[in-house]
Amino acid sequence: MTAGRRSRSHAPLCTSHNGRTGREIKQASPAPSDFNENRMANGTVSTNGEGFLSRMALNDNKAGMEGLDRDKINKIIMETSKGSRFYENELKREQQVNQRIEKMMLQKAQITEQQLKKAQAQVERVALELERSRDLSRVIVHVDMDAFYAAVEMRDCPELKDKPMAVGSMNMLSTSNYHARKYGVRAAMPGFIAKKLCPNLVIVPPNFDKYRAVSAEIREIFADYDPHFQSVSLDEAYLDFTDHLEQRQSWPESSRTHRYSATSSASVEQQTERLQEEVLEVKDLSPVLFEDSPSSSPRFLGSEGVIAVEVFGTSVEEAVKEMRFRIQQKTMLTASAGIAPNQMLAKVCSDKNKPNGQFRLPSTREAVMDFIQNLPVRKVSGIGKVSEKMLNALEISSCSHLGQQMSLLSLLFSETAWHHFMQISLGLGSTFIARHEERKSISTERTFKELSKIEEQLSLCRELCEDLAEDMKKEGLKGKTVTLKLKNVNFEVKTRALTLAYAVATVDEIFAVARDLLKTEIENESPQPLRLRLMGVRISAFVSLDDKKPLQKSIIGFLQPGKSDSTGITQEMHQKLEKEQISNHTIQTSCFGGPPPMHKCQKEEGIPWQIKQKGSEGGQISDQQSFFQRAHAKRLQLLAERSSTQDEGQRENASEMTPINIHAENSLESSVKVHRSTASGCFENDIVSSTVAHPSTSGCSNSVSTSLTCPVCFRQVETTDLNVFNGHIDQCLSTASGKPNQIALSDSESDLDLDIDHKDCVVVKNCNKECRVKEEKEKNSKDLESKIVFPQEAQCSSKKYFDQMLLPNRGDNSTDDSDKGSILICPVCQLTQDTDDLTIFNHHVDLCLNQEVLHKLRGQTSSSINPPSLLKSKAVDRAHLLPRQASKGKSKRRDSPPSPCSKRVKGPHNTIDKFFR
DNA sequence: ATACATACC
DNA sequence: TACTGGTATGTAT
Repeated sequence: MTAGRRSRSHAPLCTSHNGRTGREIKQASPAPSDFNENRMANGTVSTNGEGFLSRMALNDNKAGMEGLDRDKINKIIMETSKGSRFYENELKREQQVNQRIEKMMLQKAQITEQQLKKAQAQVERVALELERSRDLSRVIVHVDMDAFYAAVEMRDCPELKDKPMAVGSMNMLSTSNYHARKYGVRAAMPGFIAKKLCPNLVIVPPNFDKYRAVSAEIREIFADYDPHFQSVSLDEAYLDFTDHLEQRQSWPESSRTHRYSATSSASVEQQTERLQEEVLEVKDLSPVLFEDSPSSSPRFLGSEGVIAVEVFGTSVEEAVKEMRFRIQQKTMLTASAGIAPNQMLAKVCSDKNKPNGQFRLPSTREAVMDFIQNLPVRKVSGIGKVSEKMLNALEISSCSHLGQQMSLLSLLFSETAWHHFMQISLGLGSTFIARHEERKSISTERTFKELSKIEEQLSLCRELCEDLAEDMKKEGLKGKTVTLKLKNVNFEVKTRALTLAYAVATVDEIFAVARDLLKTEIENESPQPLRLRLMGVRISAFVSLDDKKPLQKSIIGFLQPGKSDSTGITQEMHQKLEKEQISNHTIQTSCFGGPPPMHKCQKEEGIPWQIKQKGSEGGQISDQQSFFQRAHAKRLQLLAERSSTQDEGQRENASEMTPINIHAENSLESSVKVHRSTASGCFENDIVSSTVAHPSTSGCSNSVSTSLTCPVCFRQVETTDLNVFNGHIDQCLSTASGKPNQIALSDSESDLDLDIDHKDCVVVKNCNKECRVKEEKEKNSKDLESKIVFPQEAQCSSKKYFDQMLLPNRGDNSTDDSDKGSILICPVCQLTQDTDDLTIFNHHVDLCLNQEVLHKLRGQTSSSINPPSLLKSKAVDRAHLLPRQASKGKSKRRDSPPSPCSKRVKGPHNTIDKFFR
């Protein structure tokens, strides 16, 4: 089905080296022998060279495809496709995949026993750590409407009910109903092929507005169970039922009772009619809809059976049934659901009893492992055709194989990839349902009949730019990178991008760039014309609109004297920090006026994050870091508060603003409190400048003003006496660190989160999960205070947090971080790690961060598990952990100034004077 | 930063 | 006749 606007990200296996020129590969060399004769998980037998293309064959991964005559279907597909340009291109791509596999097999052949053994040890360590991170406490639900678009069309056109039908066109189908699936007709299949498979197939053109409307209806229901649900597409979402269930336990029956009646737009008469029908229908379906539920048959109030009512229990299953029931009542469409301890599993589970069913995987390790054992890897979201094929080549088709071959996989695949595999093999997945992040790109593309005339190409390009500019305007976006996408009549795709020094948004601006890119391509091909079948334009590298105005020096500016304006990168960070500060100031001055532009960058933040349990005596260096950590934590807490508020606002599409009142005393309880009321918006620089007295950046000594701004609470302290000022800050900090639980627990919407910024630092952000972690851990380890630890020499070869971030510190604080044998404290869970092996420690940190943080950093919207990439890359780097900065990442990391902590001079007090040096 | 590839719906 | 469109992100260069 066509994805909604924000589809989730699944990382891919990717390779890029392809030395192909045009289409010379006519005779595909036979695929290497020994890996291609397996029966593929999709049932095709790959016969060398000739025969089925795994990428063309029927994908019967989805529900409703059981018991089909695959061979026959594939034969028709192949016959219909054969000889087409599309087919030829697929053949070519297939060969590329085969070559990759061949390479992989060669690599495999060269692996020595010793290497394997070493890998084995590594894998075991990671496995152990992953195991320790297992969290079975959340109840995650994945809901998925059944054959959504098709179901909507069938609902609205009863004639279609008994017919095989699909939504789409002769060129492409979005989805098909279950009747059609029996013929092998499925989503992403061209209509004309579907017609060959099922001549009676009715193809209905899509009505996206209608689907969107229905989607809005079901989302309203989702929100009742998890206001923070994450939609994957119009018809699909992840929900965290944990909190709902907790509350549900004490709900009276009346709150769990739902009527058999639709409150939709239908007339009363229709509704009555529908109601009668539905009662029957639901009863009919009850084996599925209400399976094994004692209270499951509809309860009729009144013997006439006019008003039917359903009471649902308090268990997860009952709650999910209730949700599905309500969906059905409201939309006359059915949904399926999966219940499991994490997203990855929930997703698989929702497929299990599709359509109109649900499946719960119990939250025990045993159940999970059993469930995983025979699960085909292809069923896991993120493992697509190519990954599957590569794994199949290694004789891995089920998740148990995956586990058995981990050491081999760790040698053949990138770290990202094998970690991902490992998580799958252990049945691990995200337990934190991430909010949607801001979009990162926007694009429009069109397929058409061959277009070879330059003028036509240019005018089409212009048209696309017009469309794009309109979309940009709607969303209030501006971006610096323009990408032109071209697909020629042979289905070969090219992208050409250009990044400008400034952000663009208007038609003319975009077109100016796109046109140049297009012209270059035309020239490169001349005298041959470009024979295009598709053109697209995309904009990325968004810049928040208020970036245009020059901003004040931020706190970081004076904390990092001289650095703030030196590089573009620093500048950029600087601005981001500025923004944060602005918002804090705005908060402080009580004029937080509601959501700033949706795509405002606000997440990046730098903070040192090595945290150590505080010993009885105060550490010297650590105090500074502690200061920063806490100061940032404090500010980010506010930030988190703000952005969750924004998010809320966006989600509810509310015009109502949610200002945050911060009280001077910084009592956490009060500062975290969100008061709903209206306030005039003010994200304006002048307000900030009028309220804040910043020490000058360059001088880093006293500013001209008579007050200093507290870096923790951002209030002005009316003094120039640093002792007084320091006293204030200390107080702020003690308030901030003294009651971490309040930060964490104050409000589910304002929970904090640890995060890693692009400079290898952790910051605090919105993240419910983190708070849970924090909360739990802190129950166990009372009176812990944040402090920095300097682990011993960074000996781990895998580039991870510490060896990258500690080096500067070591330089600055050579005495103190010689803390040999110092205990390593996980900065996330704050628990002592009984290891001094940084690799192991890093793995632990990974794990801790993994669920709630990493996937967010990756910008993922659902699964925290990032699918693998292909062959092992030399430098794993932390790029895979920090994709948000990925593009800027490498150079940035190199160029960016060391984290604030490394810039600081050590001193005994966590006071401000040291920052003014 | 750019180009390509994989993945999802 | 005829094989999408939108978004994210991993990997190599």
